[in-house]
Amino acid sequence: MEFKNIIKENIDKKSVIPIYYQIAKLFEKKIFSGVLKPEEKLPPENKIADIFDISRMTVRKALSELINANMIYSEKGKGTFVAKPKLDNTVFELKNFKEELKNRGMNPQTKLLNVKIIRADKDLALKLDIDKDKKCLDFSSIISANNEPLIYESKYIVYSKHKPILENEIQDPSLSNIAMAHGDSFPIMSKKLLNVSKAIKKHAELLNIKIDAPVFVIEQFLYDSSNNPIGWGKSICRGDKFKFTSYSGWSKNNQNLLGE
Amino acid sequence: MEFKNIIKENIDKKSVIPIYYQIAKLFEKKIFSGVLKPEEKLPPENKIADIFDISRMTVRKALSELINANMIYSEKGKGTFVAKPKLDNTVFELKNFKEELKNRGMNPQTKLLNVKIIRADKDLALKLDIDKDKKCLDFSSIISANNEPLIYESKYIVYSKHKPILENEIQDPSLSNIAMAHGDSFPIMSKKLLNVSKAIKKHAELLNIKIDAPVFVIEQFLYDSSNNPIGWGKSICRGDKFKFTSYSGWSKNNQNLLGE
DNA sequence: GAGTGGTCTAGACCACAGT
DNA sequence: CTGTGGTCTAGACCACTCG
Repeated sequence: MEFKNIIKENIDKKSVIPIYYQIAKLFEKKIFSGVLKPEEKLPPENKIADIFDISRMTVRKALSELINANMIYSEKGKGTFVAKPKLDNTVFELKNFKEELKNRGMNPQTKLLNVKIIRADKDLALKLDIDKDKKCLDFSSIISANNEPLIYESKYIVYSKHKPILENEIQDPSLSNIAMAHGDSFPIMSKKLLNVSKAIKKHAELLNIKIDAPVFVIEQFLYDSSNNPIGWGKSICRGDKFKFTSYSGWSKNNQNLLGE
Repeated sequence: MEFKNIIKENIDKKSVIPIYYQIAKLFEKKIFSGVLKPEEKLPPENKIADIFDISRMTVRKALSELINANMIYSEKGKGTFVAKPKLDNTVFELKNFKEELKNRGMNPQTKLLNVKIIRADKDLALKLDIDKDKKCLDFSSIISANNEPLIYESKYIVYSKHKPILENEIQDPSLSNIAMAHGDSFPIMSKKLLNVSKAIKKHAELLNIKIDAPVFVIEQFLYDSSNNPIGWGKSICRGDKFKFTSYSGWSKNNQNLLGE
């Protein structure tokens, strides 16, 4: 009863904003503000449908949005409950480096050190699961921003298509772009490994840091649909310039767990 | 027409497995196997409903599963299309350390070095946004596996509830657990920062590594519903023992982008 | 205008929980 | 048993895209 009075007003059925979205936002707000607390039971779907005088399917659509956002969960035969924020399951997101830098108002630039066809040495042959001496494309580049070098990247793919190397590949030679343009098969899966290490002499010189300075090392493997490796890359990132940030749980500030 | 012949057989309307799930899995398989290629158009929802003789809403439920898995996308007025695997948007996942170690068949142990009530120094007061000399709880511990020290953790929360420290908190003193038991307010948001650094003398001794060896530094901030910091922690992880792995795109092996 | 996806309805039957 | 969420139907109207 009291539940009805609290929220009934806030729904506008004639609005261009979908009803299910209005309902979802309404519950989201109640959860953020603490009116609905973790483990608390929501009214049954039928009840909610009655309260707002809408169809139960619409209610379910609204609740499914909140379930996707991990804010509520439902148990068959029992009911729907407010979830506890998950604070220990952390996710560090790493988008395209250049995009990331642009978002921070910097002006990233890629300087190509090297584009050549090489013969795979033992190490590379192992990484790409190919025979030694097979032809590969070798891209090396430095990404800088504000005239400071930040990342040294070297990338290798098996060279099969004898296509010319295009201008835009040089501008932004991401491993998947190179592989799509010059490889045999289409990449569908990527594996990355994040490590720490100390800068060797070569990297220290290229990145303008001291030898033994701490660096992130990101290794990337690209696979095709047969699960064969088709590309391998290694990025050395200056440890003094990079950190990864991660948020989990419910963010009170940007209250947009639902797609705004 | 040919589309109809290819897939009609595979649906069992009387099965206990929901129809929408069967349909979703069917399209998933077609996409993985390459029968449906990126950017290719799926039949319209009405058409799919006709082919399988099911309701359009059921078709939409199936497609929404694939949309959530980022395997297809739809555009109003145009149609539904197979997505390109996103290979550059990487996500490093970091679950609870001890869980992670257990999953790898190791036997993680937490040794508590320290549990005491301290007065916040200038640095801690800044991190927790409190006055200097305010009472705080200080937890320090070493996580080891197979008799090797791996992580040194120190955690601080504002001390307000004068509750005794319980046995199970000592067993697994995660920052959020401590905060829930001993803090004023309920944590709803967590921020983590991942950095690289070099081991200082103290850490080198505790972790049995050389001074200046590369280490991961993970800083965690816990916030309550008013966005006030209520806990702060710092973990030093041996660089030679940790790496973060990340998969993106479509995995051919574990074909379970949909729930199992 | 015809085709498409987005939203919504008012029912229905089921399997599962707690009693 | 009743109450609950999970699935499904057969319609409907809308807004958008494209020819």
